[in-house]
Amino acid sequence: MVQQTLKDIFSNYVSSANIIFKNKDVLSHNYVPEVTYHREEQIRQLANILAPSLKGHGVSNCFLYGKTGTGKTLVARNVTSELKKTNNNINILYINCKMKKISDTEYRLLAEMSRLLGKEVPPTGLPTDAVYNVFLSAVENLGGNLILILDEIDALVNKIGDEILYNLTRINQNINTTKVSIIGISNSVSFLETLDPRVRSTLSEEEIIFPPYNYNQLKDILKQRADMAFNDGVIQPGVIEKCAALAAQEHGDARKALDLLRIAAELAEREKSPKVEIRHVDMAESKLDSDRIIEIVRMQPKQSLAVLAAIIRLVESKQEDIQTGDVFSIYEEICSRTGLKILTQRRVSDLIAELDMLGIINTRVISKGRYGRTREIRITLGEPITENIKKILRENYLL
DNA sequence: GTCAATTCACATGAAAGAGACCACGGTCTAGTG
DNA sequence: CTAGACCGTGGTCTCTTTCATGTGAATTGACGA
Repeated sequence: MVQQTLKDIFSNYVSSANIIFKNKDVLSHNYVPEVTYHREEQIRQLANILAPSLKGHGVSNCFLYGKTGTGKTLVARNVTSELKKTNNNINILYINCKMKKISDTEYRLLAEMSRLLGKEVPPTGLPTDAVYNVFLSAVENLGGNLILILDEIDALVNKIGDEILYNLTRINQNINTTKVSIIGISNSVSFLETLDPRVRSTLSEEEIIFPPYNYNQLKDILKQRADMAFNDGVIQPGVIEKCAALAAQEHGDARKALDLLRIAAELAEREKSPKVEIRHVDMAESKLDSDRIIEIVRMQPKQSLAVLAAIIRLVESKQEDIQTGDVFSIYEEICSRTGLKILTQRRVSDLIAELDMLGIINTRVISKGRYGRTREIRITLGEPITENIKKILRENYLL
């Protein structure tokens, strides 16, 4: 019986899968298209900066910034891979600093870079300077040029400070066989200002700005990908326009536009609808939001969930302006009921701030004059998402 | 009525501890020839 | 003799606590008009 239903599901999937999608991978974040629309200027600038490496000369460090989904990573990867095709002596090292387990500590970053250069480093146990030496010798053996792309470099600096960048920018002084240059990529324009002046001046010898895409540009990009991704005539008129419009509202994020299109199509496919319609885009939009939040909540450690449960209980009891102190006392209650260890208020305060950062709750630090200074906590998520969060909390016996 | 001082309830920072994980090198032990 | 088990040491990492300092406006109280 079970076997039969499984068979049905799979065979249904196989027979229906091709109605809509021709090549789904095209819509993924990692896909690098041959032609990059509306970034010709940036490509030209970056290519000019990196060109001297083709003749074995050193290259200026360079800093790319612009909001998420404005094509920074795409341009960087595109130009550098083209560079490598032309001259094999150029080595490209791409590191996404946002990825956990890499950017958490200096050690891990160095270990990851060494690993990419072919030197395995144990995940822990070695002194950091030992790993640094491993990395240095790996770079030294490389020869030629090494272009280090540090994507989401602001995440790195937030976590472990800018000392590592200082060391990296000075690497050329310790090594003469290999010429190292760095391409830093950041979402935040103000990031440079937070850096140590010495690092700032070396890192941003050249700067390239990526403005947000506007509606028409997003439409072009989506059209290009949609042609490759979908079978002919599957996309109803207006769908691409809607995706582009929604993403344009949100600081012209091409990544979001692609996500919307992909999820809308997946929803249509699941419904066995032969076409992707505008209502699928609407569904995709709310799904995108809700999935992100739910996924984040699911990944939270038990203590954070307990704090969240306390907040939700206060919201349910219709209490106005919830404060850190209120949350803490409910939290204590929840902990003693479930046998969870009670953390200090200091720590709980940090957990609340983290939940805020993740976008699960909204907080604002306000001063109530004589009555102290505290965080005002609110939940702005919609009813359906909150219900899902409550389900997760109940699974953990916290509600 | 005006204005500086006070006060509250935390926020925020810094430092340090606990306990987990891991690598490495030395020592012990059991199995093999 | 040797491979593998075991142990101690020294390192990192994450979460947490402890201690210290900062914050901003309502309230208070002294002062002068």
